[in-house]
Amino acid sequence: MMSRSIWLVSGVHLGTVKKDDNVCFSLQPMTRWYIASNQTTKNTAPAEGDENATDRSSYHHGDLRRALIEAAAGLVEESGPAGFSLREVARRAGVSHAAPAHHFGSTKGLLTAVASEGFELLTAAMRQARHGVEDPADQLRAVGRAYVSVSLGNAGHAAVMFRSDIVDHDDEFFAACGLDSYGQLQQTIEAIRDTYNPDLDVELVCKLVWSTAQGIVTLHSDFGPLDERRDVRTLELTQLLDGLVDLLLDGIRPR
Amino acid sequence: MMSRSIWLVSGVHLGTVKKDDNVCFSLQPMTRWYIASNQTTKNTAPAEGDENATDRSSYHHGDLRRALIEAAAGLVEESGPAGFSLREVARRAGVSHAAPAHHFGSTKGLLTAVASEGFELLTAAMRQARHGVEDPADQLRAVGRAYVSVSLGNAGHAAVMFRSDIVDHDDEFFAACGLDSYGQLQQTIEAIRDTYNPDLDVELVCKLVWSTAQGIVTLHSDFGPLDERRDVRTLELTQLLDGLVDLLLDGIRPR
DNA sequence: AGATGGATCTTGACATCATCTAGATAATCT
DNA sequence: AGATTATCTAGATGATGTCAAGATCCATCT
Repeated sequence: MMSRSIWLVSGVHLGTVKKDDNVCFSLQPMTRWYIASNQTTKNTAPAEGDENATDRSSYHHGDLRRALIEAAAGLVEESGPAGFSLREVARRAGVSHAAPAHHFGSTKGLLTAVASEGFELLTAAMRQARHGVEDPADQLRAVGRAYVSVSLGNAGHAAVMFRSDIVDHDDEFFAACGLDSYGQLQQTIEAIRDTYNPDLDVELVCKLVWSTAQGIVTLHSDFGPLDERRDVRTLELTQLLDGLVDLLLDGIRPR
Repeated sequence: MMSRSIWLVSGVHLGTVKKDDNVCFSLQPMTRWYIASNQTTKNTAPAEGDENATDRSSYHHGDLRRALIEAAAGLVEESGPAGFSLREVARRAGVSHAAPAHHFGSTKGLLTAVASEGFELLTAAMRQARHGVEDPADQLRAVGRAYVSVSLGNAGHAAVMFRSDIVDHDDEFFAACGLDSYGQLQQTIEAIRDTYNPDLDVELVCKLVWSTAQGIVTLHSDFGPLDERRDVRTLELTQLLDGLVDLLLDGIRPR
């Protein structure tokens, strides 16, 4: 039996598995090599005719894992992580109430898969945003916008990605996806260091920017009502991001 | 029947209520005026003898609301918001399974009370931290440390304060507490503006700092394992905070 | 082609949970 | 003292996560 090389969207090689390998990241076969794979067979959905067929007539769904992740993300987007339920996900996918648990083990397993996919989307968007931009400052701006764009465009994923009580942090695939995203930011900050300030503490800035971005996205929905109460203009997310970059580069004190 | 003046810990006057007034913030009588109240009776716990007596023998608990909030905060601290359950809170307080719902209406109600108390603690800590510090930059540093200190010392509260799906954002008391905390930060940033840069966009900086602080605290537990994986030194929270202040003041580009 | 093993999904059951209603008990007001 | 209100309990209901056992389909081997 041939072995398969496992790659993340971002190009990181996770390892190889042979048949009957019981590796830790065997939980997400669908999403893992769906972009970068120089090997063997891809994991394609078999049925092409019945596309959006949740009303499948066959016993087997075809790509239930994918459908469950999408249903889960949609449900979280609508009802928040608190309103999430495995049974509702199953209902939306048109399968029995225990089907999700078979694929993901538990609630945590499914949400971990959603979160992992969120990081994959984020990594891809960040890479694409950086591509072809020379000025590191502009790169950072672009990365920030990509971050916001992914978070707003995939609210279900975003709502889950940083909730350590809901997600399994020991999951290898999840951790790899997270590190991948972090790497994109890190490369950007390193470019800034090389261009602007060789003494820059990359690690520190990375964590600050990451925290801020996460905070901005998380709190954005809270700021709205808050601003209304105070009768204050509401800042757009992009304004916040650009403001952050400007402040980080030049500081509060005028030159 | 006399009327009562309602004050927040922070000194903000919320309004007055008469008997039988069905005001929106009638849900949290215990916490509301427990510091600043220039009127009438305070809401004191009647029983002094049986202090930590969850094994009360009397039918009435005495200060069940308080006990429930504490039990809830403790439970969240142990199991995270996902592991929270009204019945477990009731169990810890030694009362029947439906008692919490009577006081707080629902899960959301109890968690909203916890979150509100978290903001009260935060406001008090921030105010105390600012007190007597002249240099606005030092003030900001002090406020940041207070923020971190409160978040780490009250992990249960902190884990709930920004989760908009778990907490009732329309609750007037909660909103007032949040605005109060925000006000403390705002005053600090205004001082920085007055001292360092009259053109500073206070609103922007406030939101950025708030987001960053929240992000730092939220992600702190995630950064640890992440750093281990990358074999990188772990930054202390205070280092992050101080680094943030320095960067905000002077920026990345050297002068 | 036919059998076999494994993966996929269903069914049923169980304990737990939030919430609702009705009732019991204590405190307060008049 | 009597009535009213606030506090808490008890029971019931529907929904949920998880487990175990079974049904169905698919891939592989002979």
